[in-house]
Amino acid sequence: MRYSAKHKAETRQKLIEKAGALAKKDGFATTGVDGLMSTVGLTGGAFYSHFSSKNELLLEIIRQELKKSQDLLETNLSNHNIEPFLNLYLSQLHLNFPALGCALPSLTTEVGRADAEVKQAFSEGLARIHQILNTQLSNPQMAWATIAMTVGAVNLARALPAGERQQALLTACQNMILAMAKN
Amino acid sequence: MRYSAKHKAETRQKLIEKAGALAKKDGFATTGVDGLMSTVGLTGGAFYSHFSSKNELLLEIIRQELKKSQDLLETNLSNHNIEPFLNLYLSQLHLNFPALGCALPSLTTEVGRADAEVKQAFSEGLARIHQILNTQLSNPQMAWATIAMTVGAVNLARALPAGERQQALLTACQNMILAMAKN
DNA sequence: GTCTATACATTGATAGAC
DNA sequence: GTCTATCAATGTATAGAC
Repeated sequence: MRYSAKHKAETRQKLIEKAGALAKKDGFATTGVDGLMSTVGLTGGAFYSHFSSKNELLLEIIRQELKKSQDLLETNLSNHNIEPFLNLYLSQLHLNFPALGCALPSLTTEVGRADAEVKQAFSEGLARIHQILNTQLSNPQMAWATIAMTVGAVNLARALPAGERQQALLTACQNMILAMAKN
Repeated sequence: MRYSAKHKAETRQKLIEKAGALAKKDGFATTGVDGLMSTVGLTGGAFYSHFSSKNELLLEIIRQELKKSQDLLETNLSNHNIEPFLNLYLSQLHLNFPALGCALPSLTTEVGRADAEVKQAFSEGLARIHQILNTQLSNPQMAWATIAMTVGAVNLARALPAGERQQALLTACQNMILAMAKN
């Protein structure tokens, strides 16, 4: 072969990362194959030597993005104190740069419309996130509630114009999670 | 004119409702003009005698869908008891029929990518929902937290395969909201 | 492995007949 | 107000040259 297996693996990896960022920013459905390939300096046809279909790409995006979320969660979570994590997750920075942020607020809705294989990968990634959070909180139900509230809050806040209402929503969710954690 | 103003208004209304249902089910971006028009027995070109663009349609969908959510919320909420509402909102029925359900889990992510006008309409609709919930709960922060958690829970649950994990998430959110409401 | 070329469907939107 | 026809652009995917 004219290109090494290593080169192929690197290209594939680069594609998954670029596609993940584009999908988190603009949505997976509206991220076109040609546009994606051109961001790594390749042409559209080459896509299919790395993935059998767009759906396989989505599967890999979900796997790797949720892995990244797990790592970030572990990094910012310690000593049964979730406040540092909340400050980051519910920040303006996270709202304003979805391409760099957690996949859950950006891609969950589209996963809900995807096939069973994608949902299964999503389920496994989410389970691990729940597991990590659970080690730091009082009980499993608290962990699920925290995930749902933070993901919902970021999603809703992004759909609001920057301003008082947006901030009130974020602050309220932060306060209520911290209040829950104290019981 | 060959068609009455009443006829035109009815057609427009029918389009907004159909498009809302399709967008909640499949996403707004992937809902095509031709496909939409054919569901009401018209052809694609006629769309633009009712809306100046797809964006104007999205604006109307958000306005009317959030109004519907407000009405449903008022109907199922009474006497400072949110349990009946939670039973409905976090039900398998709501998960499985997004076209008939609340617009928030389905359309919020896309509103986050829409223009300022759409976000403004979303903000006003969400404010009213918060207001309604706030009259039945102990404080405004509780109302925001409840909205974020329920919307997040439905969104996440739809992205999971039906099963234990999905049910654990729903049950946990329901329990935690009820526990919050008691304080 | 990546290229170009292509097939074919579908997108949002416009023009002009009726 | 709705039709048909059409536009340019873009969508996913495949075939064959290099």
